[in-house]
Amino acid sequence: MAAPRLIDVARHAGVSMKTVSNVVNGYRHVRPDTRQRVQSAIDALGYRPNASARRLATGRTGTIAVVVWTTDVPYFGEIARALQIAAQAHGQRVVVEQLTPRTEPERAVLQNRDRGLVDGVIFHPVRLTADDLANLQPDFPLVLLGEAIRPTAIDHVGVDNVAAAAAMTEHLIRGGRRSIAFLGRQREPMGETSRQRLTGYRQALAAAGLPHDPSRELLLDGLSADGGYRVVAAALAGGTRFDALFCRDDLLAAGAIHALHDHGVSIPEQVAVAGWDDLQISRHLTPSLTTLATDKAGTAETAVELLIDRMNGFTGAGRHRQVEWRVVERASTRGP
Amino acid sequence: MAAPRLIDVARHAGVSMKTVSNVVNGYRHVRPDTRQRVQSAIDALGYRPNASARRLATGRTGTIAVVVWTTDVPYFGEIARALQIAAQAHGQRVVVEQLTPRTEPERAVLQNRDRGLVDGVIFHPVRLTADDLANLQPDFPLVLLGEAIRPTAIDHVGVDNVAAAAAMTEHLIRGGRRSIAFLGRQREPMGETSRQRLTGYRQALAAAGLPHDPSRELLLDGLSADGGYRVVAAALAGGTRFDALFCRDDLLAAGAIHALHDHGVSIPEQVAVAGWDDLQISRHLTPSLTTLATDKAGTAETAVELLIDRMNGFTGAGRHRQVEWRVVERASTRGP
DNA sequence: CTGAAAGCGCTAACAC
DNA sequence: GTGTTAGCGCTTTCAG
Repeated sequence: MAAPRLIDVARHAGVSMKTVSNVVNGYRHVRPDTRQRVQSAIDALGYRPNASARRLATGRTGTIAVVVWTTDVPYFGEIARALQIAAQAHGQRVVVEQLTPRTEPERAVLQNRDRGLVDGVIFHPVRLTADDLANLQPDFPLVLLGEAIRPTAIDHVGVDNVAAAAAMTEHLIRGGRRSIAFLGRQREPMGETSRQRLTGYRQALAAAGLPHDPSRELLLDGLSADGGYRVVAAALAGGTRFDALFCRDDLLAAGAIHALHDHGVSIPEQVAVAGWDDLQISRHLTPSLTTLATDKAGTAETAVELLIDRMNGFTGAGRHRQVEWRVVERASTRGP
Repeated sequence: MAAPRLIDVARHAGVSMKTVSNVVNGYRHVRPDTRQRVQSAIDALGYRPNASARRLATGRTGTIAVVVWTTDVPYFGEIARALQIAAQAHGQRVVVEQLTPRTEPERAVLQNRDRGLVDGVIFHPVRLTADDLANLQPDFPLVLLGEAIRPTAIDHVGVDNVAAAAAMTEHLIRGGRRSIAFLGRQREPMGETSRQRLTGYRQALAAAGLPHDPSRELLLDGLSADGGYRVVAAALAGGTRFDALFCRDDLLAAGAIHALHDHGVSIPEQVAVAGWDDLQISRHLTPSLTTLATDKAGTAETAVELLIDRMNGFTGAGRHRQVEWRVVERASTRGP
């Protein structure tokens, strides 16, 4: 049997569709006994509103799409949760979408997007280049997360990666480290995240008068703990020397720690290790991981606020918000 | 200006709505030049179909909802990714929904669900009780993941938790461990996951003639690494003795390892540690974590197949599929 | 191969 | 307070 409709409920209760609609939507001015009668009909028939019809009629969905690369990277899982909580405070539902593996470029996520599915999109790109961003002309509310290029027309929330990466590098230098490696270079075209963190790392080295040694800029082999393990294991086997390792993110750091352990390198005595993201798991690694913590809750709240402005019709220029960050010092970088 | 509609494209191209619809939906029998003209109009106007209208007209969405507790628990992030990949092979899109923190019970997720939003739901409950399941009468395609009670009318994919937990406990016993603790008891009403794994643990102890010591069944304080740390730290401080610790899942195990380290307990020499889920991070913990690996890809594929049967109108009794599991032995349980 | 018209289920004016 | 009715943008018979 077909799902009951509004009109079925109306007939069952002996009222009009409008009245049922009023009850379903919690409209205040309905006589108590009428409301009661309608509610009984709803329960009796097992009526549930059809979201597509409602959306088509109202033009709104009450839903925000959060688009991430993949939820099996913990950082994306954590930011997606933060966004859901932030959106909920504004009465918005969140659905998380993941990029299709090995098919379309990230650009397509924004260009081939059906209308009417969500009211707005919060997107955390991973490989979007400056060119992609410049050509982006979304005709729906959109907020970007992460390391977008600043002078773009689209709203964006992120941290000052260059400054933060420099601060972490300085932290390592203050700890007495002199040959600091960076795990996070990428083949060109390098993503903005890697580029900016690498820039901050180089700036801090230069400011401290430390030599720039390209062999200590380790080339990534995937954004995963496994990839971190492989690269660091290969570097150690290849004779690369360093007394500190600054990793582009905590997942890579976890793999790096594993590789260092396997090669009998003690942390932090012989090599200090630092990461980025402050994942929930990071404090429980051995040793507990020093990391650059960005304000995820703040990022989420800011992104949702900017998006809701747009959903409410704001059409000004792209706004760029920086959120807080700090170096969280743990055992992996204590004393040389 | 308002978003262009199908009819706008039709007028622009000098054809009817039907023809534009044919082009948009890749219908084969359209004359090449007509198709070309329509496509030009689509590009010129920047037309994108309205998903709500299409869904209302067709009654289908091409979308599956994956409902999990929260994406910031890595297990859920990993299974959500596996489900997306499996669904994609069937031409279905996946949206991930998270439970609203601290409000409605899980039951509400299934009962208060709007129609027309998705074609089917794959739900991994965490706290659903046997009673909840018995009373569940969803009128939409639904597949449950995890440790649902077997004799339910709803399709379900999981592993044989009792057998698997017993196998892991036997693995620890074979390694020479005699006082094996279990981290994962819960206050009543205990979730099915904890209950079944605890049962398997007890059965294996009994089968090996080892005494049952309730003080070694550690009560959970949240399903997080932090919670695992707190419980194990308190147990050690309280004088609980054990030479192996079987954790309900890898996240708890990560916290447990951290607590053991902090208390100067060596792993695996003094205490062997085992987990469950085989998270991507688990092999990179120190020591590398022995874990019960369930077949996530297989779970995802099976769940999607069952769901698609239902979406295609299958109305038979609830089907229950068991997927493969195995003990993955790593350094955390090697030699006493 | 293309056009015309009737819905899909709901909301929102506008009457009453 | 409650009923009537005209769309929301698209698909889908059914003609032609």
